[in-house]
Amino acid sequence: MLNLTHVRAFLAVVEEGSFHGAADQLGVSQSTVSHGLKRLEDMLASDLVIRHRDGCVPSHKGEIFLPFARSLVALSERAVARLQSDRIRIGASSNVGIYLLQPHLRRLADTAGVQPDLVIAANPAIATKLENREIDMAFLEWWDGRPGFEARRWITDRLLIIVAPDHPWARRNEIDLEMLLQQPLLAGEKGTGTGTILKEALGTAASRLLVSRNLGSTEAVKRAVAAGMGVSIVMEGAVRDEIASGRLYSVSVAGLRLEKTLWCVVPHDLITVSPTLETMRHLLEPQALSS
Amino acid sequence: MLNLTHVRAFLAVVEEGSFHGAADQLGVSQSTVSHGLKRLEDMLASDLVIRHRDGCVPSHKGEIFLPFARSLVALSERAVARLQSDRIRIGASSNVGIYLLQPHLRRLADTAGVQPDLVIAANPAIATKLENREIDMAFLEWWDGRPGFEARRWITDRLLIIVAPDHPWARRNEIDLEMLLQQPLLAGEKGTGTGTILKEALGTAASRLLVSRNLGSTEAVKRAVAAGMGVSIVMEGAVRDEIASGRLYSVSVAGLRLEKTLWCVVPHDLITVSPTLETMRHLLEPQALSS
DNA sequence: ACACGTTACGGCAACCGTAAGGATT
DNA sequence: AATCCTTACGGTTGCCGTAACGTGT
Repeated sequence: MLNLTHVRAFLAVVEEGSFHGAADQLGVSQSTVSHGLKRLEDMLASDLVIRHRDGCVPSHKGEIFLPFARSLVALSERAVARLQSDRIRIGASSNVGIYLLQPHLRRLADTAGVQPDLVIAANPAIATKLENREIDMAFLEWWDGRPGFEARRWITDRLLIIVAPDHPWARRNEIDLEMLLQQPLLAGEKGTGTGTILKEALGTAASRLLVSRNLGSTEAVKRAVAAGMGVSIVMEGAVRDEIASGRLYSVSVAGLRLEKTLWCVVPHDLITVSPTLETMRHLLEPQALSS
Repeated sequence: MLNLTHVRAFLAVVEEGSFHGAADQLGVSQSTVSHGLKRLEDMLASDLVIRHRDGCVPSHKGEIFLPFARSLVALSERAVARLQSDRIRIGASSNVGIYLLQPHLRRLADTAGVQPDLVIAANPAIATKLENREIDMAFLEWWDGRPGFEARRWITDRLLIIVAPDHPWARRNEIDLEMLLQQPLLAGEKGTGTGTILKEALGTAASRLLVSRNLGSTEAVKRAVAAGMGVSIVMEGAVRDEIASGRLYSVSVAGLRLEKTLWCVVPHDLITVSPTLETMRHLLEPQALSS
């Protein structure tokens, strides 16, 4: 079996580029690092670092081993951390975590007294964290149905076409599809499935959509649209306040209804763990929110 | 730092349900298992298994730790295995691995003398294996653009509508969309993106598609179609032989061209490792195949 | 009495730090 | 000579197996 202390020494040597630096980083003597690395190399029957006069670099095999080493150390640290704090950790894609999930978490705290940690990142990154058990459950805009997980429908939110108050469309309730196709669209975060929904809804016409640029986040998109830089399509929950206050206007396309189903995903091996199950049960409750 | 030998002992106890069984499984004495588990529990400051009269079960914290333990042991074993064999490991979704990749692997063996291991599984499962570094690169029908990976277009294959030789459509070159919409479709493996492509291409009409049943694999779909159980849509490469021999016929829908782009995906931290890079370079070569 | 896990004890290997030794520039 | 890694040596710790010891049935 590998010794994780030695693996850690290997990582430190690669990061620091020297045995001395690695020893300092780890707070051990330099010979300990040398020893540990040698043990590891013996165990693996492979030279892992090339000792050079001025600095060390991973060898060929070292480069192959490097990602494993990182994952092993990170995983073990996550494991102990996860056991120390018994807080549930919930992941959510940016839009969901920032705009949609908050009132539900509030309700969870009020009714069940549970206050989970919330991890917000891009949709695919959250899927990765779920796979690594960095989080216990995820609320996502898009899920690929990979095995080992249970995905349940959470809520369905409408997608709105938003424009600035001084945009010509702001005075209309409805536009037709052709107008939308001729207007450059500002895109937000990638990998959230909005593009797929548009393609499904528009069919062949989707290829004529003009995506002028990617802004990376919904908040940036909202500011850009408000500043008159174009129009965009976002989840209703993300612009409720702006529309209520008149900072943004929404318009519909005749005969087009866009909506996105959001998912709650839990690994199968955590679904039996009672606090996870309990939390999921609370958050999935169809009970209406006061907001 | 965690001791992987102890983690392994924990896993064995949980699997076997007893310390004795675990000791047998691991080929050590029973007290060693007891000791190791105690060390682990001390390290984690958590009781991991509940010692019962007739068998042991993981405690609450044990259940939380369990997936970490499995991942740690599996990852460490993969790491040593990966260093022992210097064979590249290529993953591919079923269709790609079975039908499309083979001639390219042949060419790779002939020109570069490289014979990689091939791992075939469902598309999302391959994505997971890639994330875990179980494979070095993947050829996929669908990729979600998650961070940390480089995805390059590999080839584009047409999607064909296939029917049995005695099907009424077999005598026609072309049908119209309405006919397709009224015909039940046999679906193959899930998560391969074919559904998404159909939705994009057909737009709102996609909702009228009749998917009669899921058969799980393309090979099953081909047999079912040949037996007259319905029609289906598959990648051209998967039915080239059957069409050439007349066991299946393909028809087109007027004005509809369906195709699927396949991807070659490599983790960023492996792309610099020379044999991986070399292999990818060879397989991505646009050079025409003799077949 | 039996089955099972725990604890005590001794041997052995692993680990660590100090310090001396080599190699390269 | 200076720098960096390796190796030798001794003390300490951790790990393992044998065997004795609780504890429930």
